[in-house]
Amino acid sequence: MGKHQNTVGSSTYEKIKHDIIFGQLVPGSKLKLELIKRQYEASVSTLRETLNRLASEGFVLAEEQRGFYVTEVSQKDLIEIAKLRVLLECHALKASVESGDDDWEGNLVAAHHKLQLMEKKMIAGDVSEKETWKRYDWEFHLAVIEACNSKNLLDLHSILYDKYLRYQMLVFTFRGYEAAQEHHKIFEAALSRNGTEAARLLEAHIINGLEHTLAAM
Amino acid sequence: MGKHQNTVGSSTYEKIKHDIIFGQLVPGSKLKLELIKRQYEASVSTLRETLNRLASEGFVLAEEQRGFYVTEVSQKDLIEIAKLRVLLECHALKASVESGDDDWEGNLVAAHHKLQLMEKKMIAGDVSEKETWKRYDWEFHLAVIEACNSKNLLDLHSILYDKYLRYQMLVFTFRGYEAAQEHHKIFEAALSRNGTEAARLLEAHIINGLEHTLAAM
DNA sequence: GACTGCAATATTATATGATATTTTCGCTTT
DNA sequence: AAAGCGAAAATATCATATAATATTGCAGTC
Repeated sequence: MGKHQNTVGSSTYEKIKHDIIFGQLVPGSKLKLELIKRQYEASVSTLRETLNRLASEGFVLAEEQRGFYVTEVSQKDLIEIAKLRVLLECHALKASVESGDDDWEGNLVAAHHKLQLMEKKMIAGDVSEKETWKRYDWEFHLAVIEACNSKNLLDLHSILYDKYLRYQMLVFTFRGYEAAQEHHKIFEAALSRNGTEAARLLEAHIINGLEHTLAAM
Repeated sequence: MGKHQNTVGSSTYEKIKHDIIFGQLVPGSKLKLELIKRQYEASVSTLRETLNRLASEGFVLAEEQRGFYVTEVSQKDLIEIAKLRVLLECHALKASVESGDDDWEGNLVAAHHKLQLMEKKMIAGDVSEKETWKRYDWEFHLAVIEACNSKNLLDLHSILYDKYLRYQMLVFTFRGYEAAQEHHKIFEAALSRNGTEAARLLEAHIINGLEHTLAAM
């Protein structure tokens, strides 16, 4: 197993990021060092490292001499993020579909299969594994574009996905059946190497999610 | 009284980022805390904050328990960055040209004018103000896309521009006359609200720069 | 004699609590 | 009200202690 032993820094990073994405830390709230020090059991300096990292990814706002705040949310911001995700993810998809090898196909089939199983459970009413479901969603979307051959693109996409996810978690209302169908169609188009069609479907998938979230905000 | 009342943190951030982009800190070299502590006159904690920020932007590689390194360069990485810059900057340009108002136009004219003056000097042989020239280049490219109406997009673009710039500085060979002409054409197309044409010219501009840099690597 | 494995040592990164600055906020004075 | 003045709170920075990694030296083996 590739379990790397965690430093205090990296584990508080994971925790705080998770708490921002999943709404435990509410948008706009101030992250007072003395307070979160207790909550996350780390020293001020370690926390500051973490918060600086999160700030340059955009999850935290760092105001010089004035402290740290959980980044605000807004409809405008969500729209920007969704549009960027469309731009980057569709671009990556087309490149990936063109150059993906057998490994890529195998991985994609596996990711789609796992996601599908979980979606069936969710549609049947079992919402107990929300976080696992979201992880499978992520793994599927990643598997589709993973062969795009650009680490820089994948890195940018990963952050955008998390920002988008934060909005989805914020308003959490289920769009399971439609989303599952869309995933399936994207999967089929990608596997049959129809990049243009897959990109069209992916764009619709993201925009549908956007509208669903906007409506619930 | 110091000239600038910045925090130690933000000024070391600026300095180290600058030294990476302009090649004073060589790609792949290790950033030993104790050593750079003297060089940048800051404490370990402050340095670690800075290096963590730079790591999440991609200028520094942070290896758990093993320290910090200046990010390596490679032709593959440069190609990825150039392609992403094309994708994002052209997209932003089209949006900007569509929705730019009189303020945007005024700013663009000013930025283009300043850049043009500096380019004339450079072409005439005066390379003393290399950094000012690059700043004007940045201000021009920013002015073109600034009305794209997406803070998220502008933020991503800013980092990509800096990464691209690093490669240009690495091999510094002058492409002044051609680049100046390309800038001028982009400017004209943008001002006459021909987004498609301006994007085409911008793409060519970036790809020409890429090939020029690749050839010199 | 070169190579491997292992322990002792040196070096480096990580984490912390203490100190110095800066901002915030309530109180007073005009 | 508005401006000025501290005291209290929060942030920024530092020096140092702790934990991990890298290096060195040495015995035992082929």
